Amino acid sequence: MVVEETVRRVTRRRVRTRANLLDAAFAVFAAKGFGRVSIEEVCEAAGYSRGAFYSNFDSLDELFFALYRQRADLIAEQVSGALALDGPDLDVPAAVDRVTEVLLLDRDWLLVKTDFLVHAARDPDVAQTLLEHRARLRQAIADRLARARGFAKPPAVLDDAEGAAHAVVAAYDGVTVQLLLDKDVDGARVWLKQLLTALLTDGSGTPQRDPHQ
Amino acid sequence: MVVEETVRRVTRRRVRTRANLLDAAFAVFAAKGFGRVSIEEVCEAAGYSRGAFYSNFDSLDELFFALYRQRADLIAEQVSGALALDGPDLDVPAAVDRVTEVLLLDRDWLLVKTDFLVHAARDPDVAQTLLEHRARLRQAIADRLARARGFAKPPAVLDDAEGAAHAVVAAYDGVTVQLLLDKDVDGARVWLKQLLTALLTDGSGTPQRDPHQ
DNA sequence: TGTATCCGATACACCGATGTATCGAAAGCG
DNA sequence: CGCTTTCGATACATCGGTGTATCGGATACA
Repeated sequence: MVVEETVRRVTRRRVRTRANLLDAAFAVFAAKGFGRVSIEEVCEAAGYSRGAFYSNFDSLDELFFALYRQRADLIAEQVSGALALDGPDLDVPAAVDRVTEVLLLDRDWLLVKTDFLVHAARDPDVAQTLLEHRARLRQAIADRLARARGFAKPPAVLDDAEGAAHAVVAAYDGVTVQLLLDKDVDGARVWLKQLLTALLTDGSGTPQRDPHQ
Repeated sequence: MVVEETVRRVTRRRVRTRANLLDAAFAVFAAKGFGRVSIEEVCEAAGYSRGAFYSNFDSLDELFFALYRQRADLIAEQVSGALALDGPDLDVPAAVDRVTEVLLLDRDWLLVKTDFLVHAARDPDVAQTLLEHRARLRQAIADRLARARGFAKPPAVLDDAEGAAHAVVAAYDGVTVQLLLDKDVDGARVWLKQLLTALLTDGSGTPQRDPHQ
C-alpha cells in the first residue's frame, strides 16, 4: 500500500472493524492454522463481508503480520511487567514463577506464534521482525538477571547474563513444543519452572525453597 | 484407504514413483511450507502428473504424514546409532557431539518437522504419532544416560534419567527454533552442545570424567 | 513372448477462493 | 441539519486447484 497523499478524514468505525477482524483472525488462526484459513472465513467469523477486509488489509499475510505484532507486543509488555515487579534485588524463583505464568498463558497464542515462526522461517523479512522481538525479550531478561547475580551462580557456559537469557528463551521454546503436543498447560508450566531453575541456579543447590516434583 | 480384498499384483515401478513423490514433496515442502503447496506442485517437481499422485495417495495430508514417518524413522535410527557408538561407559561430551551433529544435520528437515508440528498441534491423532516418536527418542536417550551415571551428577530436578532426557529434547526443540530464524546451522550446533553440556553435567565442572566439584 | 493386470497421463467438470468495481449507507465536519 | 468523504456490502469475472473417469502404454508372470 503506497503512502496516501490526501490525508484520510480520520475514522472511528474503521478502527473498530479492524480490531474485530484481528480478533476474529486470532480465533480462526488458532483453531485451524494459518495455512488452512481463507479470507472469507475470517470475515465470516468477524461478522463482515470481504469488502471490509480488502478495505483494511491487502492480503491475509498482511493481516497475519499485523496480528502477530499486536499480540507479541502485548506479551512483551506483560513479561517486562513480571520482571520489574520486585525490587532491585531479584528473587529468582518468584520471578521465574511470574514469567512462566505469563509466557504459558494460553495455548492459542502459542499456536499462532508457531504458525508465524513457520512463516518467518521462509521469509527473511518476517524472520527479521521475529528475531528483533526475541532480542528485545532476551535483553529484558538479561538486564534483570545481570542486576541480580550473586546469590546463585549459574552453570558453566551460561555465566554471562546474555547466555543465560538465551538459554531461558530456548527453554521456553522447547517447552512450548511439548505443550503444543500434549495440551497440558499446567504440566508445561511446572516443567518450564524446573528447567529455568536448573538453568539459572547452581545445579545441586536448591535455589530458594525446594519445589518438589 | 480401506484394506484391499484382492491382493495387489505387487509392483515395482510403483515403489519408485512413490519414493520419487516423497522426495519431491520433501523438497517442495521445505521450500514453500506445507500450507502453501499444492498437489500439482509436488507432481511437477517429481516429474509426474496428478494421476500418479492420486494413484499413490488420497490427499496431500496423507503424503505429508507418510513423508514425516519416513524421515523421522531415519533420524531416530541415526540417533540410536550415535548413542550406541562407544562402549558401556559413556563419554558424555563425545556423545553430545555426535548426537548434536545428527539432530541438526539439515535445516530443511527442521522446516518440514515444524510444519508437521503445527499440523499435529491441531489433530489429536497426528499429535499422538508425534508424541510416540518423541517418546521413543527420549527413551533411547534416557537408557543411554542411565547406563552412564556416576561420574557427573546433573543439576537439581533432572536427577533421573527420564528428566534429563526430557530436558535434552526440550533443548533440542529450543535451539531448533533459533536455527529456523537465523539459519546459522553451525552456531546452532555449538549452542546446542553448550546447552546439553550445561544440562547434563554439573554446572561448573568440566564434563568429561571429573568427579570433583 | 503373450496376456492379464496395473500404473500413470490426459481430459473434463466443478467448486471455492480471490480481487475488483460499483453503490448505498454511515459518520465526520461545517 | 446538510454535505462530503469514507466504509463496507454486493455482484461479477476469473483463476487455480481438486477429484474423477477414461484410456494407452508399461510391467509382471506364465
